[in-house]
Amino acid sequence: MKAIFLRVALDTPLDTLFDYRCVLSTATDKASIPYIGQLLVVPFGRQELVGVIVDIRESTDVPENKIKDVITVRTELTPLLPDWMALVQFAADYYQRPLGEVALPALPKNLKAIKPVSLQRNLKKLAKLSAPNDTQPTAEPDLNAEQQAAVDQITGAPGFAANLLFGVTGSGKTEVYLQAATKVLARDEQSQILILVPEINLTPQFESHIRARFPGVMLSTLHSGMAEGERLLHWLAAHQGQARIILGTRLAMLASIPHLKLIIVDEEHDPSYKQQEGLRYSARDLAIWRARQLNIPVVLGSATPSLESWQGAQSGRYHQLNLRERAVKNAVLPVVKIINLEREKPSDGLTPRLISSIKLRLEKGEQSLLFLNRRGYAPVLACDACGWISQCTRCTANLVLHKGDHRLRCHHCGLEQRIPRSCPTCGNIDLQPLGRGTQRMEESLAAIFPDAKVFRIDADSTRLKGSAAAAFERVHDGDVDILIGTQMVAKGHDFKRLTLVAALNPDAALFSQDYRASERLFAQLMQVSGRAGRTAQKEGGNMSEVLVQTRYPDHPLYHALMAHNYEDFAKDLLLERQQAQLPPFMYQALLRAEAKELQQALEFLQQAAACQTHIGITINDPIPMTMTRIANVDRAQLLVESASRPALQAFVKEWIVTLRSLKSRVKWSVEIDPVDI
DNA sequence: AGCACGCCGACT
DNA sequence: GTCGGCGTGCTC
Repeated sequence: MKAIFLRVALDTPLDTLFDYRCVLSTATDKASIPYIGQLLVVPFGRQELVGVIVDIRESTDVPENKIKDVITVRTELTPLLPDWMALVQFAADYYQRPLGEVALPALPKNLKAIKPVSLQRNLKKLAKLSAPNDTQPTAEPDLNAEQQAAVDQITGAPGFAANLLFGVTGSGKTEVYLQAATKVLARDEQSQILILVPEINLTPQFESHIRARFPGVMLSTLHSGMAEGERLLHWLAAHQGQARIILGTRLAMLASIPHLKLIIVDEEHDPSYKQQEGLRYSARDLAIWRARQLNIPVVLGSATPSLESWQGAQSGRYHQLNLRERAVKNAVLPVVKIINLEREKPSDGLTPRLISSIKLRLEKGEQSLLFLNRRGYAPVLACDACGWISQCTRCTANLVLHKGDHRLRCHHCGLEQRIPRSCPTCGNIDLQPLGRGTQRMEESLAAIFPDAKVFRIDADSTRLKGSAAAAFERVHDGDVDILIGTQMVAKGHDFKRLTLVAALNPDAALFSQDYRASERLFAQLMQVSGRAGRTAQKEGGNMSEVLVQTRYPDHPLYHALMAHNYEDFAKDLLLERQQAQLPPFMYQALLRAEAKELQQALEFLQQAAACQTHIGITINDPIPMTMTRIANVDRAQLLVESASRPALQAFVKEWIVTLRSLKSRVKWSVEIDPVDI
């Protein structure tokens, strides 16, 4: 009998690994020797947990009386490979979290159940994920010169390369992805490809393209909306190497993909690549790290790259691949026109010019898309007589009027109440909705265009599972004349008869405190504009049109939009960022604190600001968050900056140790590379 | 984070 | 007399 010690990562906030004794029987058969990367069940306090073996040793420093024995080692699952272990270790180090808090949440829940699920049964089901092999793959369209050059660059030179694929909607990025994938899959029979998309549910077309192009190739999809059983199946398909293509949202970045040979990040600028709770990682950044580690190419595709990526390309760290022509023959970019709200007074949020444009499309049987990034009926209910407005009692926010179900609703904490019949403070019966949300626009549009089919798509109208897909289907089928929606409608949908896109009220983002707001607005408007004119213009057909209603017609953002000129816009923004010493020229970390009282949070942050020495680090003043209170919790933050990423990393690492030792009862967390500050 | 222990207030 | 409030202490 010989005992060895397994060093184990567990999903706990304790920043340490735990050693367990594992007794090997004398007649040790190879199959029962534990390996690094295997899962196991161990006793932990009074509970049992599933962990990952990180190291195996002959001895341990942990005192004899504390060491416990392993319960079982999960030998039925192929161990996680060193490449994967290195990925989660990097993420843990970089985002300054315990390894177990990164590694274990990355695994499907069913794999971590104490009573093991039958892997055998799941493995049998795997074959179903393959598309039937009897169909012919759809033909590869001919590439234009730029697309071909992009495919050649991506698949040409072996080894790591970060490629920024820059091309407007309709320039044929997808075709570049697909043909690069074809080459990589053909190169060796094991190779796997990871394709990340912002939101899989909103882009079912992408998945069907892939299936049609690669019949017989197993495709695994991974996203947060999946049932646990399904998720396990797809995860296993990737882990075992059977799935050659893995299509998923940011969480797929942490999947085990042993023969990964190419990573594609579509719409790389999309904010959803940044996880906003728990481990706040950037799937885009991890994609680049993983590609470098594996020495494989990565493709970042966008019409409006993040400034981080654009800067990467400008500085030569990334290869820039341009797609300037629209790949669809004869397709042209829509004409963008600005409507000056100061000069053309809107009624019900619509200027006369916009109304007549919609009318024109109706007469021709074409579709219009109106973009308004504000759901509900009206953002607030107000009393003219005394100035009362509907405010959330638990948050620093207004209650949004939802007319359909007669509710006032807080979009931050979920608080709901009935719409008061009269003003709660003065009794006035005449309460007015202020401002306009998508529900109200839907109502107005129906009144202005009584014969048109008006349809709304937003988080409220698509709450039920699968209803978003059904809604988009309805638009595709042409059963809709006027579509009104939030940013949900901006993503990846081709609407064939759509020739008018209008942004009703995008100005709010222009002067936001958040310096990233204009970058996001531009991307959003470019993306929603891209919904128009995606198919070839018919002979003599009308140009597709994009109308932007604004009070600031001379704002450079709108000028750039009119000129379809991301590059100059990005150049200006980068210059501003450089002058203001902001990312990507500066690295940031954010300490957040929450408490019942704002004062406690601020005091903790004051203390935090004072407790650590620092060279080359700027520690700003603690400030309450813009939305100070959510669900009766006050929040404040402290921004830390450095021009050197390693210096910031080193500082934060020590800082966290010090902060832990403060034993404050204020709840706090540190975020690296925060995006909304 | 869980989870248990532990020591004080208001219920059947 | 017990149920349960959450302070604090521990997890190889």
